[in-house]
Amino acid sequence: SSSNSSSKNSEKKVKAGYLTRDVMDASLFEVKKEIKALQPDKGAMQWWDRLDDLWNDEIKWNTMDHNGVVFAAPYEPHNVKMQYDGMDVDLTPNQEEVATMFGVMSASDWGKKPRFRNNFLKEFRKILCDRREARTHEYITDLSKCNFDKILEWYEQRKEQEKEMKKDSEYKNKMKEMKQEMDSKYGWAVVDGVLEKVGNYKVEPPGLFRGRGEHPKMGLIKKRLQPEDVILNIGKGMAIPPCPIFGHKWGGVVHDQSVTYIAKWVENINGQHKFVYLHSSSRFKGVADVKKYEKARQLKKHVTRIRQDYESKLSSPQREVKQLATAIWIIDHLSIRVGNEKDTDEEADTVGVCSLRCEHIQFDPEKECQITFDFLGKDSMRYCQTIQIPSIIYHNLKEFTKNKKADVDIFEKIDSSIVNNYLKEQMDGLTAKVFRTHNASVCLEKELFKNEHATVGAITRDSPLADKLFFYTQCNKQVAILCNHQRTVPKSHEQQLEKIDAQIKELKEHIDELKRELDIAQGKKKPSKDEKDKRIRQPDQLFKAIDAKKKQLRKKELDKEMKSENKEIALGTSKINYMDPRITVAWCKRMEVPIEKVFNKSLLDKFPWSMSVPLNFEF
DNA sequence: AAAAAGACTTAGAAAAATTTTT
DNA sequence: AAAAATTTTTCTAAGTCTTTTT
Repeated sequence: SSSNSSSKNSEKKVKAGYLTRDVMDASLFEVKKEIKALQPDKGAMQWWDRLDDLWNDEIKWNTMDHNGVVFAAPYEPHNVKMQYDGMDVDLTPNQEEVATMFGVMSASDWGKKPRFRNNFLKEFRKILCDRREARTHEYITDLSKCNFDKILEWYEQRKEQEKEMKKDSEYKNKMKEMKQEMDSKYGWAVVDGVLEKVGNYKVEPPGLFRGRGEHPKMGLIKKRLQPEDVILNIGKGMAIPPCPIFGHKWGGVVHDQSVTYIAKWVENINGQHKFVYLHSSSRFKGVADVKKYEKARQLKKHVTRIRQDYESKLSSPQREVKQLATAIWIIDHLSIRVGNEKDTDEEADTVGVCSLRCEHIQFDPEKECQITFDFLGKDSMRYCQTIQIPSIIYHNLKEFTKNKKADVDIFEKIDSSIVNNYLKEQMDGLTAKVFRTHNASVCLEKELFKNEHATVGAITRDSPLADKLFFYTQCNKQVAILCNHQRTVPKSHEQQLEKIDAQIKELKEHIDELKRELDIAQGKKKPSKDEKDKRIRQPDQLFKAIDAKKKQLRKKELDKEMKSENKEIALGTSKINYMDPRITVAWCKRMEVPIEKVFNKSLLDKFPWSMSVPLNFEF
């Protein structure tokens, strides 16, 4: 209705044709008078009932409306002083903001890491010495002479205050209302007439970069984003949302129907793009998910043939081919990620299959079929496993590492693009990551089909719910182990176990008491003196009570086993990203387990398309 | 053909919300 | 009603892989 999209005004023309990717100046657009909650068109069909139309989605959407994104609140100076060498430092607001970023972390593990401290000090000095600031503090050169205790104290105090205030229900409700209002304004987009949730409409606030593992850039300042940094992606002809900060304007507007994000910006630490996407319950995410799992199912059909092909290449005279086949064997059998190249000056030194170095594997000189992998993978999570491997793999790896130093690549002839080009030849759309999805789903299905576990025995429709859930968790656990999904042991883990032990003891004692009461009720035992006055219940009542307590005891014992075995295992990641939900839904139907017992609300929201699967579904 | 840019999935930690215990 | 425990959601870093540029 309003603006034009003539490319005369475009700052950057990226792709020709019907897809408009030109970044246009925001001032060319009509602006919404005010931000109101968006309304959907009526009567749209559920997307999973028209998957055929959505399968080829070169154009991801036809119309799209949303209200933009929200920025971090401006910094409010607190005027609490830090000390340098014992003396108060009179910081300008900008300097104080940076000092506070570190101050609130100074007592945490981050504040102790030398690399974090070094990087931060450089950043801090930049603003301390900045001539545009009202005051400069060039003399601050040693972070160990900086004392942020007062700032930390102020921060903790403020947190405590906030907690206290939240005890007041009036305050609490007001906060809740405000959040709901924001959610209703910014938390939704209308895509092709359907109201969809936005994933996160708040852009990342400024702060100190917290990279995982030994990240070279930890402690650098992630700068405050301004509307000028953000490009909106919105439907053609739509009035754009007003810029939320007075005196500023959006960085640009695109109508890119080939992508699914509603906004993006470039982050200053690594120059990477950040996107604002729709929620996992949205059609965009759902269609992609269905396709992902269908691709993995397709691999299941082709995997025997693909294995034959690469196995024949394991003994190729060409080193590149041999390396390719060996790498794919690892991807296929161990579910390790492909391993793109990384620049270790800019990022933590982590690896996947193609980037494995000699130092990451150890051969067992005794056994020609055993090898130990020990390396840091994604998120610097350690993968440390001793694995039985076929002799040919053992010998190939021996050959590839021969005469190489520890820090040299094992597979020097290949990289992830060579691996994926080969996989594409084997099956349409096949890439290395499909193996992880495939293996995880196959693993879950295989485990569930067993319907048996040492602790709970055979699982049938008639098993107690607690046993069924225990069994499902055990299956889930096998997948998590396969994918190496780990977590740090919760701080209070030992305490928690002790507590469960105490509860178990109490239940056992209670059961013993009930049993004695039963014996008395049945006349098998005489009540003791102090039991004389006690009212003895009827045997059938007692049978029921004992049964109920025994159920509770069983549940506690299963809880304990799960908690203890899974203390280092993250079960959620495989559930959210790897295991085809239809496998779970079908099993639940077969075992008559309500799906809500296995999928929480967000998983139910994410996987609505899987709910109508027949109970005999096979992956 | 290689490098860079871009878009999207995957990941564990932390925060927030909810439930259970005291 | 407070506190503690537990679960869920949010957050954003860190991967994979595709597309575009050089």
